This record gives sequence, structure tokens and C-alpha cells, in this order.
Amino acid sequence: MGKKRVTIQDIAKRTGYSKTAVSFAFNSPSRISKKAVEKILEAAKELDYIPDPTARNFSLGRHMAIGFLVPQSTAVALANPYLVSVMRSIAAICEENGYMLTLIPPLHSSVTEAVKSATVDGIITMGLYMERSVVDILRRRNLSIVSIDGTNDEDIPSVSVDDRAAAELQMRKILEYGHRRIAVISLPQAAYSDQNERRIYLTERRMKGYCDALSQYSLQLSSIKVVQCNATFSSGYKAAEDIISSGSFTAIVSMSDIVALGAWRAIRDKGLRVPDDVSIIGFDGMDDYSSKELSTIVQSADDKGRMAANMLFSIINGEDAEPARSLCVPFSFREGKTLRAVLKKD
Amino acid sequence: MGKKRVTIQDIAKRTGYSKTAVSFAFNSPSRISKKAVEKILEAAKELDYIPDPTARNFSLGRHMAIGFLVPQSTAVALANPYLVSVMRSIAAICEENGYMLTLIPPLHSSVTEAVKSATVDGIITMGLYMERSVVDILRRRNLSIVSIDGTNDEDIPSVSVDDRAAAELQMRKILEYGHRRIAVISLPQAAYSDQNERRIYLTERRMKGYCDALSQYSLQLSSIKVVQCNATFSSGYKAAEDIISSGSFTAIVSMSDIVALGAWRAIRDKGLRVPDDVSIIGFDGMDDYSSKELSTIVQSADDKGRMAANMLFSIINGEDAEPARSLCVPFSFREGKTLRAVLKKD
DNA sequence: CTGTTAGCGCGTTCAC
DNA sequence: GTGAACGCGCTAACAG
Repeated sequence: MGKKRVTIQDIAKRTGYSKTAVSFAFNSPSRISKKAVEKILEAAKELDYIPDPTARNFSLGRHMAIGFLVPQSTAVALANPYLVSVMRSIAAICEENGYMLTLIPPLHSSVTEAVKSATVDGIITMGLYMERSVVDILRRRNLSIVSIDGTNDEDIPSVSVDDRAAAELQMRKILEYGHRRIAVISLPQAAYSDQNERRIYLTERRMKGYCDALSQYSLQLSSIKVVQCNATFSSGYKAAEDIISSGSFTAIVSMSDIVALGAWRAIRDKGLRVPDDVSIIGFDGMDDYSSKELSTIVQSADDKGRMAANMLFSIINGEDAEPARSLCVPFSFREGKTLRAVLKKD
Repeated sequence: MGKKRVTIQDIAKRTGYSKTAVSFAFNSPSRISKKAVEKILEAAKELDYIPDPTARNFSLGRHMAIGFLVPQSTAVALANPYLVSVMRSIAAICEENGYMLTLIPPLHSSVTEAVKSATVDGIITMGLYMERSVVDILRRRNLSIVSIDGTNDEDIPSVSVDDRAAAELQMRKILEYGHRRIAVISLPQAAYSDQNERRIYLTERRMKGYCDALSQYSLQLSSIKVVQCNATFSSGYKAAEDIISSGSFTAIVSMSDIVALGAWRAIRDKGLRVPDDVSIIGFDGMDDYSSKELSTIVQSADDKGRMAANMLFSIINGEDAEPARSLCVPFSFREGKTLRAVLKKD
């Protein structure tokens, strides 16, 4: 169905000019006479000619799109509002640059497959443990990458927060409030990581921060309960149910706000009160409407996205001399309403 | 920097086979001898050969990506959690089909420009008034499209809710509760609409529903206040501030949940109580954690996204005989906690 | 300055 | 198993 696409040839024939002239009319009008440009554009309009973007990109060796590579299925990834916020600010920078943003989930459960076939000019990852095989493909394909909250790998430009210090602050707040029966809700380990590599992933960096805080109080990590879950509300809900049913804790420390919110709900549903019975502290500081009352560690999603995108574009446009930079976003503590000093009773 | 890309030629030379053989080794291994396949794949591995996806797509005339076309800048669009939910379920279906999802915002403020240059195999729009010029480009480019919450255009496959009836129900609830001093927060009119066209946009369909409900109570649309804002929390907040300062209303009817939530916050910040002083009813029924208490009209984001994506894929894969279908998602009323009968005092 | 000719990019596929 | 054409727009090199 539908007649064949109108090509540059058709316009050339129709006007009596060459393909080259037609191409110039669109891309460098100054290269040919005004009259020629007019005639060509007119014919193009008459025949409804649109230069095929695929052919064009192929010719020019670019796509005008950058990829947002997420480590899990998009259904999980987009369930995290913090990630969406970061993506939003990335998309905004893309728009400024006339680029589109393509979501790249693992293809057939494989990040490598996805990266092999993605038609983009560069990639921003978030929360991805960059295994060597992925980096290799990027290199082969000459694709630039910027990593957000990724591995602390020196040869990959990255944007992140000082996870260890931020986590230390987070745990210290809880300890300062007198809590000792503490549960931590961690995030998934690098699902696709290669055991041979010794780069350190976000969860480990934060765990280190927890240890540091605990040791200031002469406590061990082993004295607290650690569970792990996806960065979604419902996972946080379930995680908190687990925690509640496995003992009596006075504080929950979550590596993610959305998880903390899920936990909060679960606690309320169990008939417990926050912060009277259980204190909660999150991590992210979503600028979100619903989470203003959550005590948390704030790191700007907007800054992260913007910095990463700008960095990527300056690499793509060759404006960047240094091969790899690591930028750090500041963090801060937000008091919120989900923290309370533990009652001295034991 | 970086050596030239390894191409299919290099593998051909290296192995002594032809380009054709190499191509077959990757795409139809059964087409050549097992031995040949082995040798070729081995050489490919040694040389780190990855078939260039751009060239491949160009050759095959496809992209393995579909586009999500939003009428506003992504920074605005992604600020609406309901839209993100829809996108999430679209992305999930894409993944199942091995496709990626590309976000298409207006390029240089032009939807037409964006649609001209998007390298995708099909498009799903949401809340977009489909002007003729856009439809024309899609046709020229042979791009299939499915519209969510779009214009009621018969020749475009679409998924939506019965907006008129849903809005009527929404307004009727408010009226049943005795409210008469009512403010409506509407959504942006079709920013890119062509005045000559007579297709009806979502806001108008809903407005019709409001009229119908009002007339059952012998009221006119002119008797209520109508303001308009973007589908974001902060816009909703501002809209409610306007409403509050412009008179005394007992109920706010919003065309979007996120807007309703913003309004709710604004009302609280003004020292008024919900629902004691002001009732609020939203529209969307976000499955979201934070909005369970909002009284609203529920329409499943997941269904919308899934149905639209499945429809698009069946069109792309040529499984769809009928040229255009319009699917309807059911809606329902959720009581919530933001409605209260108005006190008889006047 | 205006316009053309002749490839090029890279993988796919028809016809032998 | 192969040679050659093909898709479509871009552009270096060249001629008037």
C-alpha cells in the first residue's frame, strides 16, 4: 500500500537539476543560485519530499539521538521517580541540542545486546555497573558514554555523589537519634557484574559509609539487618513487611526514597506509627510533591542529569580535551518528619 | 583517535569468504556451511566486528525503535506521573518485541520538524492534537501511528476513555455532594492546533461532559470558574492559588490528578482544609503511592499504554487488516478522601 | 559562482 | 557459495 517514497532523485528529475543541487538546496542553500533553491524547494513541496532521515543519518554517520541505558527492564526503572527526574533533565538538555532521547533497556535481558544495536550517538547510564564487555563494545562502536551513579571507574566520565560520605551522614543521623535496632534496605547488586572485576558499585560504597558511621559508635555492620530490593514503591513495601516480621526495629535506613515511601506505607498498614514507633530515613531527596515529609539525604536529580548530559555533549562535539572527568554533586540532610529520638527504655 | 571501524569487508578478506557469506553467517547461518559459519564468527570475534546497526537498519528499512511523541517539551511531559506510567507500559511492550522507545518532543518547538527527522518505525502520541500537517508527514514517511487521548479522528487508530462520560460523572459527583461554587482546572488547549480543523480535543470533550452534568442541575458552564494549566504539580499549585484568591469556592474539579495534588497542597498551604473547606476531585487515578487518598476518576494507565503499543505493533507487523480502530478504556469513580458534602448555609 | 559527475558508507539480497 | 546491484543522501573533485 502507498506509493513509493519520493527520493532526492525524483526532485532532481522534476527540476532538471542534479541530486547534488537538490542536496545543496536543503543543506547549503548558499552553495547554489537563489533561483535554483527556489525551484527545488518548490518541487519538493509539490511532491511532498522529505529527505529520509535514515539515509541522511547513515550518510552523516550520526543519529541525533542519545541513549539512556538502564540496567533493568524499563518497567522497573521508570517506576523510580528519582530516575525519571534525572531522565527529565537529561531530556531537557537533549532538546536544547536538537537531540532525541532513546530509552535503552537490556535487550533480551542483555545489556551488551542492547548496546550493540542501539542507534545513538552517545549514552548516559544510570546505576549501571559497567562491565568490561559493555565498555569494549562502546569503544568498538566509538560511542561516548557518561555514567551516573555508576562504578568508580577512572576511565569513564561520571557524575555522582560522594556515596560513602552521604551514606555515613545518613546513618549517623539515625545513630545520633539513639537508634540501635536498625534495618537497612539496600538496592540490587550489580545484576550484570563480572565477578572478576574489582570496581566498586554504588551499594558497596554506601555500605562502606554505613560501616564508618557505625564504627564511630563502636558498632558493627553485622549488628544490623540488611535486606535488598528494587527501587520501587512496592518493593519497598514488601521489604518493610519482611523487616517488621523478622524482629523489632526502631529505624529503617533506605538507599532510595521511593523504597522508603513504600516502607512507610507498609509500616502504617501494620498499625505502627512513623516516627513514633519506627523512624525512616531515605536517600535521593526527590523534589517530588509527595515526599517532602520524608527525612532523607538530598542529591539534586536535576543537577545530575544536566551535568551528565552537558558532559556527554561536550565530548560528542569534541569540545572536551580531557578524556574522562568525574563530577561530584553535593548532598545534604533534610530533616523531614520521619525521624524521632528513640525512647530510652532498655 | 581510534582505528577505523571493522566492517563486513574486513571479515570477508580475513576469512577468504565473500561479504554475502559473512552476512549470512550472522543472519541466516543455515544458508551456508557450518564450517564457514564457524570460521566467520571466529574471525569476527578476533577482529571485534559488530555489524553497524545504522547501516543495517538502513539496509533493512527499519529501526527497531518506536517513538513516543509528546506535545510539549519533555521537561513538562515527564513531570506528569500519569504520562510516565503510560510510557512505562509502552516501554514494557516495546521490550517484549525487542524494540527501543525514543522520546520525541517538539524539535525547535515544532512537532512537524520532530516527526520529519525521527528515526523510528512507528509512533505513539499522547494528548496530542493531531494536526493535518503532522498526519501528512507520517503518511509520506509511511509511519504508523496510534494516538492516546488524542483527537477523535476516525482515520487514526486510538486508545482513550470516553472523556465526555467520564467528565460528566466527575462533575456529577461534585454536584451530588451539593457543591455549587465550583472551579474547574482544565488542561492546555491544543498548542499546535490548526483553527480550520474541526476535530475535537480532549479538553473540549471533557468540558462537554461538565456541561451535561451541570445542565442536569439546571446550571450553566458560565456559572463556574475555569482556569487552565499544564499537567504538573507546580502548575496545579499556582492554578489553585489563583482560584482561591479570586473568590470563595467549595469544590475544585481537575482534569488531571497531578494538578489536583498540586491544588491540594496549595489549599493546605493557605490554611484551608480538604475536604472540610474545599473538596477536590481529580482525573486519572494514578496507581501511584501518594495519590490513593485523592477522590478521582480512574482510568488505567497500564491498559492505555499496553493497548496502544500492542495495536501499533500489530499494524507494523501487518497483522492488522482494519485500517483504524478506536479502543476505549473503562473508567470508574474512586471515592477517596477529598470529597465532602457542602454544608447547607446559604 | 553555479552546477555536475562519480563515488562513498555498509550491510542485505537477488540471481546465477 | 559468490558477484553485483541496491537503498538514499552526502560530498570531494572538477568543469564551465
